[in-house]
Amino acid sequence: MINSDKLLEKCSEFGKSATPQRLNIIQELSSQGQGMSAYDLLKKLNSKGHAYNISTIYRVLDFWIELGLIHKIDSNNTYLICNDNHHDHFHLLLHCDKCDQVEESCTVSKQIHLPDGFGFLPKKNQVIEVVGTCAECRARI
Amino acid sequence: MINSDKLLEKCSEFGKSATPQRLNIIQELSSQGQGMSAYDLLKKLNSKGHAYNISTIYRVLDFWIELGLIHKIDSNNTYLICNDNHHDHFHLLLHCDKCDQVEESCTVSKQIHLPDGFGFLPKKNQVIEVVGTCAECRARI
DNA sequence: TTTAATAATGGTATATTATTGCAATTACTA
DNA sequence: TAGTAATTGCAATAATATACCATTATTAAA
Repeated sequence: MINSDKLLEKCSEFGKSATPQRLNIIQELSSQGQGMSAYDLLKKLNSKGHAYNISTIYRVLDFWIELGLIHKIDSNNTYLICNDNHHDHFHLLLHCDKCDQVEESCTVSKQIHLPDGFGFLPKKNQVIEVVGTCAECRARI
Repeated sequence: MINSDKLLEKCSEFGKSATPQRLNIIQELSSQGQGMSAYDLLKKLNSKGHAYNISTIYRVLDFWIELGLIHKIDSNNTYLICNDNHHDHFHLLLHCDKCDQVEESCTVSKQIHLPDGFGFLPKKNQVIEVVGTCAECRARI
């Protein structure tokens, strides 16, 4: 579960307001601890008594992505809480295609250095998704 | 433009038939030389006199992805011809977010070795997309 | 405080991307 | 060339995402 103070801090750092929608939506995603689609989040929150609109969900997700607290996983259109406070390297997501769990590996990320091929300048703090089989699934199969 | 013999070869290698749809669709994508969405391809082909259905487009794209001749770029739902014949390393796509061009860098790919963190086994021949600014755009700006 | 300005959200329609089930057709094999 | 398997067509619909404008909430200034 993500620390509430951290959220408020981030918001004020960027000069943005910490609205109930922004806090509730990221808290819900955080409490799941795994990737959720925008519509999954909508259903979950509204089943708990909220009445959010899908456009709000997308806007709030984009908001936290901008602030670096949520990652979007492009391969399956899900969103995942970021559990890495570092911002000096890639965010490497190890996505298991057997159990669909995604692990954010700060340790592994730090070991990756993209060569500066063709004068291409990689964007900082971006998410790199690697698909494969996680240790648990390898052991199980 | 992709070599026609290569296509036939690939098909027979996998024991699949090289239907007109399969050949025309990949040839069209290849002739564009840049990422196209499934619906872009549909429009383009049908404007040239074909009458393909969108489901055929998706099925054919999946077919060539399976055979390794097309990559899907998840970040913007486009499909790109694969210009790399190697299969012993990642296919690294350098995606410029200024001009939206995607360069497949075999040279750079070979230099990347994912550490075996957490016992995670990365899938072979997968596409890794790195976003950033290409040399041309860096020079221009 | 009250007010004015700005920012965020709601509501709805619609765009975009993708899949499904089944019928029709095409391609392969014996 | 008939029989079978593979592929494609068709149409509906699911899933994902954005746009526009009205309304509400938040912030800053008076």
